Amino acid sequence: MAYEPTEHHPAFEEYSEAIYELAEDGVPVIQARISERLDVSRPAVSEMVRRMEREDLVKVHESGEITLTSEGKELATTIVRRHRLAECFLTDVLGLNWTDAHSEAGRWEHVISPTVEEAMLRALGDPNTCPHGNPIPGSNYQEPQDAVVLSKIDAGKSFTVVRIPEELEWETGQLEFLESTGLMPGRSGVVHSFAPDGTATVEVDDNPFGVGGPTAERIVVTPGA
Amino acid sequence: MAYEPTEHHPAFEEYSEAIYELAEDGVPVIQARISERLDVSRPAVSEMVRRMEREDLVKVHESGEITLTSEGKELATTIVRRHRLAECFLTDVLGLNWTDAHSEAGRWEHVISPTVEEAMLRALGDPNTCPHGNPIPGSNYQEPQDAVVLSKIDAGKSFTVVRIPEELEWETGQLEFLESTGLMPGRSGVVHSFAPDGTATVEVDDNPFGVGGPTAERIVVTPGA
DNA sequence: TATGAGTATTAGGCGCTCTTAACATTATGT
DNA sequence: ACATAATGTTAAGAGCGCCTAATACTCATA
Repeated sequence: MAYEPTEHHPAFEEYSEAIYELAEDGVPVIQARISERLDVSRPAVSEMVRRMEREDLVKVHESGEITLTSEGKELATTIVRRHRLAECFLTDVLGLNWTDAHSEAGRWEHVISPTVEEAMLRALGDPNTCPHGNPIPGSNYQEPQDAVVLSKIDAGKSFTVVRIPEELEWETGQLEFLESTGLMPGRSGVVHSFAPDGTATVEVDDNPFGVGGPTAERIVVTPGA
Repeated sequence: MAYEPTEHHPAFEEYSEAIYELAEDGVPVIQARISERLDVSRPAVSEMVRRMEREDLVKVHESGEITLTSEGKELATTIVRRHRLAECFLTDVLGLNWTDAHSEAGRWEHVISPTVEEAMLRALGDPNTCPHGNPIPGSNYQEPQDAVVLSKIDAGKSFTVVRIPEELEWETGQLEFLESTGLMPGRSGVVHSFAPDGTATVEVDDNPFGVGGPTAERIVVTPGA
């Protein structure tokens, strides 16, 4: 019933995770961004950040930039690792789709114990990334040297999807869309063209479709099929 | 992040489960028993029962007896089903031991969605009982006609364990002990003797050991090997 | 220079779940 | 019949995590 090991309030876990993933996605880590990502008011974030600072989980810099302390980083990587591991498990072992796996994992990440984590790792054969291609902290995964964002691929050239950043996963409907088009890690496609507003037209599995500018600037790919 | 389907406060889930299991174990369902089972103060229970009555999850009778309404029963069976299913899953698929599975499941029961529940059921081939032998609500399991409690077995006679009631699972150390002795569902043993205070001496796997009176009065068995 | 956009904070408050202390009631047993 | 035990309730309060409204500060730019 009680959550014994390293008892941390679930809210601390959620905030640490958000901070970690914002940094991972290259978004400036300030209160306003956390407020958006977690969909809570800014005063709520202000208060939680103060509490987390008191508990030595984060450090707030002059600029307002927020960074995780070593303790905070440990908590964050634990939660992120459990989240991505759960996503693997839910898709590979239980056969859930991408989208469901993501939202399920958002709850699982808070209840997985070290014992279960290990068992899942064994069952999955030490995966490096989640189904969306994001690295599982602790695995020594290296992103390909030539990884770029989709919007950097020249028209007419082919590409292979590396990962869908966490930032996109939170936009409603985004995962469904990407899964339906097949724009998933490991899959290849061709960029047809770019519209003036940055919208890309790409083709995957002989099926052409448009990808909005902001989305194309976030999806990480490697050049070539 | 948010828990969409049939949003119920986790506390309501916990209390409904406790009420269901107390009834299952034949313990009178009154506030004092809930207070003990959940390890919260009696005023806390008093308040929660009032709230649950307001939400039409329970009915409080003249006598103080508490029963679940149809809505409450639905919630309770859902949680109990998920708990026991998770126990199966954790032992069978992830290889956890009895004891760990029980405490893990106490958290998992609150985060399992209908989708995952179905997937687990498929993966496990529709189990009837949890690893401790307690029926999974929804499976049409029938306890053997001749089931009795261990203390009713005559000295010298053999028995086969049917189930370890939920009540015993909550006593610290109990599951570890039973698992270590092999007194588990499906396993057989022989009753050697009964002490005046009710303590039974039984033998399982050529290994004799004592079982306290209250425990022997709760473990359900069938006569014969 | 003034305006507006973006950001953080303070103040006050709410709902949930829990606590302890004190009290009232009911049952039990000698 | 009376003492004791068991049970439930009231009252007051605490911590957490959230809210809105209002305020204050920093920039960039018209």
